[in-house]
Amino acid sequence: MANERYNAAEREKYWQSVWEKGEIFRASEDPSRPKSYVLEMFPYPSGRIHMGHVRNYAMGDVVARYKRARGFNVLHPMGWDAFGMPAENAAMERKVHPGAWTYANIDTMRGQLKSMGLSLDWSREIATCSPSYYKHQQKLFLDFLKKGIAYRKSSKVNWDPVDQTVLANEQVIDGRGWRSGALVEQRELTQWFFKITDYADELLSDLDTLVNWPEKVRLMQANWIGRSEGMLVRWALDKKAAPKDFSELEVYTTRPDTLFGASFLAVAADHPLAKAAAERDPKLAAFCDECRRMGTSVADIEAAEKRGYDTGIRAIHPFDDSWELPVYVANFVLMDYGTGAIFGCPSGDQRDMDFARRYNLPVVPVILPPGENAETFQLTDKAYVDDGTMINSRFLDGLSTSAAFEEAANRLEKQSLGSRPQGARKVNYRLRDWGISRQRYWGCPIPIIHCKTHGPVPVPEKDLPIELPEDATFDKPGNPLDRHPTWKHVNCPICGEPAVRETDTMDTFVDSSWYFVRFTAPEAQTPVDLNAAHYWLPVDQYIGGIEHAILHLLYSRFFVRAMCDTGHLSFATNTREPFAALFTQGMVTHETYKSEDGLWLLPNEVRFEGEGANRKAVEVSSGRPAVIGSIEKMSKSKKNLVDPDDIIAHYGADCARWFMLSDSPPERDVIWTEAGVAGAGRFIQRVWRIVEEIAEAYPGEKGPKPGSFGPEALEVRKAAHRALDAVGRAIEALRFNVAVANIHEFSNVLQSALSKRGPDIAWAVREAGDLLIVMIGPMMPHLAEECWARLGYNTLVANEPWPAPEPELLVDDQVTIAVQVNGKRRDELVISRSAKSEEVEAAALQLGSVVRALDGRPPKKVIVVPQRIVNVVG
RNA sequence: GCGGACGUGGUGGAACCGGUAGACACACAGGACUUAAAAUCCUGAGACGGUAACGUCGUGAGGGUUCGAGUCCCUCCGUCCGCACCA
Repeated sequence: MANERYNAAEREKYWQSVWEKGEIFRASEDPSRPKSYVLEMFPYPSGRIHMGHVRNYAMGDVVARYKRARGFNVLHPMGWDAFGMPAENAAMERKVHPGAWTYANIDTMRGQLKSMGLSLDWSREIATCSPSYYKHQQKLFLDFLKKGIAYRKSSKVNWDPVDQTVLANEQVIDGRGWRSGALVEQRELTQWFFKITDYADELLSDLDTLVNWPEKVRLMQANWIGRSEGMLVRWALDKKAAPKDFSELEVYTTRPDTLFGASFLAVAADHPLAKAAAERDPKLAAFCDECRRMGTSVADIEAAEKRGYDTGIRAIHPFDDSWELPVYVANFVLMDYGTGAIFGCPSGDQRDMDFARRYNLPVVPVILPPGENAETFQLTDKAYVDDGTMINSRFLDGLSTSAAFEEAANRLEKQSLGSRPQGARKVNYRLRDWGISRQRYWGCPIPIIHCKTHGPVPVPEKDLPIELPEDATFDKPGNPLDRHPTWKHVNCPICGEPAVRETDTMDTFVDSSWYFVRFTAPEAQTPVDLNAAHYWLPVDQYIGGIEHAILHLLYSRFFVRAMCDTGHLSFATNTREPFAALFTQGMVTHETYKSEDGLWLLPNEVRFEGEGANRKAVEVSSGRPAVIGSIEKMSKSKKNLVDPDDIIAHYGADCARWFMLSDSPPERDVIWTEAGVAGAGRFIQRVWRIVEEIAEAYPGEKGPKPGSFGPEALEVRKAAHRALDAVGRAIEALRFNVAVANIHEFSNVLQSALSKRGPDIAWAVREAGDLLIVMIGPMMPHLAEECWARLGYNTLVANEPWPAPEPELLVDDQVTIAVQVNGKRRDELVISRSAKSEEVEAAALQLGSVVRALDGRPPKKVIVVPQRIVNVVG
């Protein structure tokens, strides 16, 4: 018996070169064939690929190769999300140009991806930092501007007063700048926005059409858009204390039904009323400053302790002239949502409750929960936010929550304050317009020229692309484009007078909002080639991390609609959705290790002693004990990283891919373990041994199919065809771990059959071997090619069709069904698949275990579920 | 704070539409082969009791619906993710 081990390192390179020479993954439009566009989220070129990429791209490649085998014309491209802050940080820290750094990273990572053996069409490679890409993005921006989809307005940013720079939320740590440590301030800047809110309704309602998206992502997006039906209510302000020119305060509420439970009004620190009041009250001004220092992150604001400041201003209740309520400035009211002002009903909202308890404001219950008694009902510190019956609410008493909403809304609409209705129904969205301005160098320049006379003027299209200057400096913080000596100085396209370029660049989410469109015709002279887009779009299967569930996916959904509305894109089918099916894969995690001194250690800096509960880690360099920490997402900061290059060099790409697909369900996190990889490596050798044995025992062609098969041969054939069926269905459902288990199970059967002899077995084993190779093809493509060649074929598995299983091999004549007595399993029964219910019942009642369990009693009832179960109720 | 998810043996997980819980794999134990080791092959195993046949318990906790619940409903506990300038 030949017993040479499969040499992955050598053979993988060989097969990659065969695929590359044959250009077999190169895609082109072919209207005569059904298409399948398979896409994984393109990577940020951070330096090296990580295990998360390996997992993501292994999954996408299985789908792409499987679809090819099922006869689809597959588009499977790859590119680089190449603009972003890390390049600029690298420039500052290491004095490398962001472009040089990025392109070097791309070269490294392209090489790493190629070593994975992915079935990619590399001829379509895109880098978003290339002028040939962002030129078209600038054109799209100009057309959005013409259409009113892009506009300018003032908005707040995190400002580091020491570094004189704008900070991202992630650069603000506990309210301080990450480099300078200075307290962060908020500044108003005029910035560019995309009018995503115009599409809010469509983006929300079309979620229903995305049936092949995870339910949770659709839910998250729906909540993010946050449509609510409420009212704008205008409250008169008591003239005595109100600042000049402020006679009323408009609030947005979704709960006009709880108006009689109101005990205060609150405005955001940036609300005009707050600013006006702060001018005459230094303490209030200080409080507002403090609120602003919390940063721009909603999470920070809402997690902070509820605090407020009584402005002394009093508002008059819309339903009772004699009822005055205090107006606070509060740190939990967001200027960006609604009108930046609320009325607080402590009994009906937990935040309001917390606030009321802190400042000793009245808490009046206005909604009686079902089943409670109005006399005895009491609230402690927990608000009741659900529906019920109105109490303590005068003319609303006794109404349901929804009827009270209607009644209060109708009255407010009829009532006047000044000469206008006091209330107006209003649909409000949590979704805000998308601010795309970034005060950074390494992004797509916004093609605008600011003229003293003509304001912001679009760059003429003939002047596109506006390219980034190469000779920018990165030795100090701030925007390198802004301080560049010459770049921004140009003449106004209208009047020819000296003017300045926009020095802000676009949010990198813009780059990734249409790259999948560009992939359909990466060389087109216009942003999109409509014919190519019609053929390939939408993406049939999109795969990426759950962390993109909201922003990237929502922005992309918006962006393609905006492209459609500016004539840049249209779909062949009746949809405006870019991604027909979405799959979000889990993260790759690993144990963490720390030295005695509390420093993080890389996995290869520790070795292990003992097993199970006695397993201990030892620091290799010093021999001192190390601490085994929790299992966490692989990250540089915790050093729990495994380098894909090391794994591929040691075990091969197929092994890394196989392990990534095994065990853990793809949507869940996977724990990377040495033992797991080693197990995958063993399976590869096992497949190779099986194939070697088959090739030696049954060389040459399979020959004609025997007229009949003995029981042993039949068993092999059944196992093979069932696996084929099950693996196909598992891959279709992206349940790769189940597909792997099915292949394991089948290979166990095949391996035991190798020791048996006979012409029918020979044929069945040859057939089973062929099928095994086809089945592992999408997951371990190199091994599959090697085995295919070993079995004597001179074709490529990559070009082989996925065979159809023989239906008669998928069903058994006999079925095993469980027999329960009173719901407890007592026995099982092997019976003909076609047995009638009465026969099954009779057979079950004769079983000794059933008779014993019934203890002589006659059965009260027998439930027979054909081919499944019998339950005897006694 | 708001929103979303997840929880099954020593471990990762499987279980179709409510129908035999623990497939498959890892780790482990015993055996075969070997001078030996590695590799490979065979066998075993949820927990508890029992020589065994078998019995009882068992899917984070508690309750409910049902002939039957890992699966459906309610309450609770724990873990994780997102929150708009990270990508």
